[in-house]
Amino acid sequence: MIASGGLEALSLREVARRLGISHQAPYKHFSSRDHLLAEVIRRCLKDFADALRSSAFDEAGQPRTAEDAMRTLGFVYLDYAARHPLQYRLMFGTPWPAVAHDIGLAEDARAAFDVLRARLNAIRKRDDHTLDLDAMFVWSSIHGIASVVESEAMRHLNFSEDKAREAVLHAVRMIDRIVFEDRHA
Amino acid sequence: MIASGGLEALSLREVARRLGISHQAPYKHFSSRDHLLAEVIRRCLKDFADALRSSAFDEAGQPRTAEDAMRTLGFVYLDYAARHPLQYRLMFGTPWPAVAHDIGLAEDARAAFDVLRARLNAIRKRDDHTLDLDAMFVWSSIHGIASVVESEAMRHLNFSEDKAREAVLHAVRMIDRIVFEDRHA
DNA sequence: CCGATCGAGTTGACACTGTCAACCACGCAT
DNA sequence: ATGCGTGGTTGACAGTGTCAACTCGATCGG
Repeated sequence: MIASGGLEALSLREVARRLGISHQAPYKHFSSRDHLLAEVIRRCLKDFADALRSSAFDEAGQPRTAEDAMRTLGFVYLDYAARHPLQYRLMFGTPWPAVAHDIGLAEDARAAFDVLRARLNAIRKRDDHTLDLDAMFVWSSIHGIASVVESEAMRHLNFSEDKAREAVLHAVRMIDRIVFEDRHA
Repeated sequence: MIASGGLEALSLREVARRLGISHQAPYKHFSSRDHLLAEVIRRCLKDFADALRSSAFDEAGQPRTAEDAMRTLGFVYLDYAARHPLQYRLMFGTPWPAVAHDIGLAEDARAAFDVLRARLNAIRKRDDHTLDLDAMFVWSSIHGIASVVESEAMRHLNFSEDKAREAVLHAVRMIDRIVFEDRHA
C-alpha cells in the first residue's frame, strides 16, 4: 500500500479490508496507526542490518578481507536502497512517528550503524577517537547518494540515465579515496 | 501548521478556519492540496537558492574569492538546513507531490543546483566533463550531512551534542579535502 | 467440571479530512 | 445594460483514525 501511493496511502481500514476483517481488528494488535508504522520500520531496520552484515561474505560464503568487506558494504548499502526504496525511505527518509522513541526503535538503527563502525574499525591502523566521526561521515555521504538516487533528483536535474549511474560511481570513488587514503600513505 | 505536527498536519480546512474563511475558499486559489503544497515547495526552493547565491558576498557586501565562496556555500547550505528544517525537509526530504512535475518545480530545483555547479566551476583549473559529477558528489554529501542532522539520527546513535557538532565539522573537512585537493597538488 | 478471564473480532458512532457541486455577489469590459 | 469571471458561500459524500461497547471462543484456576 505504501508502495503505491506513498506513506499517506497506508490506511488501517484499507489494511483490514484487504484482510477481510473488520476495520477495528487491527487495533487488537497495534494500538495506533503510528505503532503499526513503527513496527514496520523496525522490521525494515532489522532486515537492512542483516543485509549489511551479509556483505562480509562473498557469494561462496567465504569471509572477505577487511578492505573488501568495507567496500562491499557501501555497494550493498546502495543496492539495498535502490532495491527497497520504500523501506529505505521509511527508515531514513521520513521522520519517525513519535511513538518510535517509546518502543526503542533507535536501538535497531544503532545495530545497523554498528556494522559500519565495525567494518571501518577493521581497516584502521590505529584507533583514535575519530572512529565515530569517520563512520558518521561515511554514513552521511552514502546516505546522501542513496537519497539523491531515491528521490530521482538527477532526473529532475536533466541527468541522463547513464550520467546518473556514472555520478553514483564517481561519488563512491570519492568516498573510497577518503576512506582508504591513509592506508596508501 | 507543518511545523507543529509534520506534513500530514497540513489541512486545507484548518488553513481556511485560521483565515476565518469557508472551507472551500482555498480551492479558488489552489486546485488541490497537492497544488498548494507544490507552491509552498516552490517558494522554499526560491528562498533557498537566494540564500545560496548570497553566500558569494561577505557581511560587508564585498564579493568573496572563488575559493572562499565555495567554502561558504557549504556552510550556508548547512546553516539553512539547520535553521529551516521544515522547508528543507519539504524540498529534499519528502517525495514531491505528483503535480510538482506538471508545474515545473524541477526548474526551481535546478536553479539551486546551478549555484553549486557555478561555484565549483569557478575553482577548477581545467574544465572537463566531470563538473556535473563532482557537483553531484558535493551536493549529495552535503545533503547527506544536512539530512542526518535534521533527522536527529545522531541523538538516536547516542552522539552527544558536542560530538554531533564535531562530526558535522569533520564531514565538511573531508569534503573540503576532496574538493580542493587537486588545487594543492 | 465450571465459571472467570482474556484475546480477538465485531458493529456503531464521532470528528475530522479532501473534494465535488451548486449557488451567490460583486467588479469590470464590451 | 449585460454578461462573465473571480472569489466567496453552504451542503453533501466518501474516506480516515479512534473510542466505546458488545460478542464469542479458548484457556486456565478452583
